[in-house]
Amino acid sequence: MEDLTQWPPGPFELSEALVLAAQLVPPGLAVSYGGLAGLLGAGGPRQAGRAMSGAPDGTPWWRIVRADGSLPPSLSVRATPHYREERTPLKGHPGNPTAGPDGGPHLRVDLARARWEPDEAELAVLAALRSGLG
DNA sequence: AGCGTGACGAGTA
DNA sequence: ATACTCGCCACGC
Repeated sequence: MEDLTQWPPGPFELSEALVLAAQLVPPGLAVSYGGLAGLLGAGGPRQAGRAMSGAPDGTPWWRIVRADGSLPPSLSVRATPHYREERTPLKGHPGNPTAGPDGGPHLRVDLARARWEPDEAELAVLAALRSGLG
């Protein structure tokens, strides 16, 4: 990580802050839509979802998932290769290895193991984003 | 102003 | 596990 303590912030739109927060999530980890908003102390899950839908290329949208670790079917399929590459802990029924064709539309991230817990530096950035809102 | 829609979440059956 | 409800809230019509 680089200079996380001082991002140039001007006032942020909430949607923009949510995208920046999403970009803090490290590979292999994930956080729920509601969790992301919670870390910013603003907005809610629906706003986080809306922000991800319009997020610029390069944003790791697959690291932001539903509270149960899933994503909408279409997105889940596109997310699968990323999870494989990042070794993201997935939840699978012991008997049913994976789920479906290419990893499956209904696979889920195992948030119990993969949940992102911001470290000190990351928390500082989140605080900066929070204070730079509006 | 209304009203439908959505990359949500929790609860209930 | 599926299929509903509600509550939520920003957007666009």
